[in-house]
Amino acid sequence: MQQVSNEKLSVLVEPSLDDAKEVIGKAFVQRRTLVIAGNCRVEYVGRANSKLELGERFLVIKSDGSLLVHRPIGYEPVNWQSSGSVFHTQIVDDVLEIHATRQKPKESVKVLFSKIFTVTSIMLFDTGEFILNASEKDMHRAILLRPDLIEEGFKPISWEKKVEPGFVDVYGMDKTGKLVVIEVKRRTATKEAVSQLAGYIEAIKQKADRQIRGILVAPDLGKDVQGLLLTNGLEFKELDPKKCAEVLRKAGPAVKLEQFFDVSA
Amino acid sequence: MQQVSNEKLSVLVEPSLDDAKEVIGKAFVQRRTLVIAGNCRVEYVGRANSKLELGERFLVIKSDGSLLVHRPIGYEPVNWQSSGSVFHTQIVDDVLEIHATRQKPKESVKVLFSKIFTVTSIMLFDTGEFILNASEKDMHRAILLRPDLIEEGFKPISWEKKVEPGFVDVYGMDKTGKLVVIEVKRRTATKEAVSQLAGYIEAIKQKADRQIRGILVAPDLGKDVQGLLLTNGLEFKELDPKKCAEVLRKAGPAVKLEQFFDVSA
DNA sequence: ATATGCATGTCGCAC
DNA sequence: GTGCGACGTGCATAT
Repeated sequence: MQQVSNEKLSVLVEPSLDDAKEVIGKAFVQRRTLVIAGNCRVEYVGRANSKLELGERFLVIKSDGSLLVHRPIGYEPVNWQSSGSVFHTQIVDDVLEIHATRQKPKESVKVLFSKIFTVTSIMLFDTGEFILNASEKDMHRAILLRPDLIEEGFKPISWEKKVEPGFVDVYGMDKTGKLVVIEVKRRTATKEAVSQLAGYIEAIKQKADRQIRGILVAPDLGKDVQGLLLTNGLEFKELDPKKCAEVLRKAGPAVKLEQFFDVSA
Repeated sequence: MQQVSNEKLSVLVEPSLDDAKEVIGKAFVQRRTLVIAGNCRVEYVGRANSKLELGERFLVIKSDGSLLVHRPIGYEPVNWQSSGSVFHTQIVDDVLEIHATRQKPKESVKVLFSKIFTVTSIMLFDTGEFILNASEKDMHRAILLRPDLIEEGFKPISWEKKVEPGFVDVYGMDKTGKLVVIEVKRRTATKEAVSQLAGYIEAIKQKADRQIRGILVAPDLGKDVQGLLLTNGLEFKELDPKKCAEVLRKAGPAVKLEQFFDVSA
């Protein structure tokens, strides 16, 4: 066995299960991040049940109590536990068992290592800011900031307005004074989006007996969604989320919408 | 710098960027799994854009071309690239850059390491079988195998039957000969499930002008979903996915439904 | 290739 | 706590 150990990290190569167990236990106490590679079986019991037969994988345990089991192939973990899990380790019959349990929902993952290749225990400090642009919310913001992205003369009144079935993304008035309900999607719009929008229109028509335009805003439409739109008397306006992000970027940081529009409108 | 290296794995602790780059390059060629911990920035450009400022994380690269950037907290990767990415590494101004690019959608993640704590390069072999129970499909199977889980006298006719809005989960007849449409959910049923079911009923009524019962099958109901069901004249039948899994387990392995029922019915 | 719906989805936000 | 919808959702499946 080879070993490196200092205040920031401990690395074990081909350790005994006992040595691995000791470093793992310390990592829990010191709230370090653990990466353990080895030959293991995995069992999950909770919202569903699963078994993963013996094979070589690596296990990640974070200080917030989240756990990931990754096979050598595939983006997604084959087994996992989200944050808030409580861990327990034991050695039984030459197998190092790591149990992760959480309540609500009650579920547990057991990882059973028969051989360990490496244990890496690191203290990681990370306060770096993460910024994501071109979300659906960014599209809302861009539309409110630059209503002409929808059409000339469009005037937003409110956004995320509650109507019967849910929340209207953006709600406003066109240049002729007709009410406009907008449903925004950051991806190719599906028939789901159409029925969502149709539902909103229906509900609003019930309350206010007047003509309403429904506009589905998205980068593009699914093939037969076009037809569905026409059937329901709805419209489509192409809008790219990346373009919206660009609009916001040019407008400068911290565009607060709440101060421009009245939610109660 | 400390180092361990053999046919199965290479481990570097506090390596120079040059040494890290060499081991990483070899790992790509040998299709190994890489775990790299260090201080880095991350940029993503693709369906959206994101920036992650400097901080300590670890990066996973698998042989199928998937990539994960994990912060010390949180179940989900903060940045990622799914399988099929092509990698490129370079050192610029004392920063080791790892670029992952893929087409369809065109997007890339760049991880910029200013300091590397560990590099672990392992050859992992994993052919272990993975079995998951208690999926929605298992619920379908259980219902077809044991129709009395729905109610005494229920006779399934088909499943995944195409009707206008989509696919009916299970379709059958009750003991009085009335048609029954079943929508199955493996989780607490939402109003979405109700409108799905209502839509199917509506469509089928259009085609065959006869009374139809709609049953929503789920472990339980959302709070105001109960009312919605009544409004739409639908019914609810409690069914636990775990119980369905148990039914299938008792029935033995490899229950093939296709041979029992005629899809064209 | 595109379209559709499930997922141990996870996560954040509003009530 | 619960409900509800977005997500760079990913993923398998069917057309």
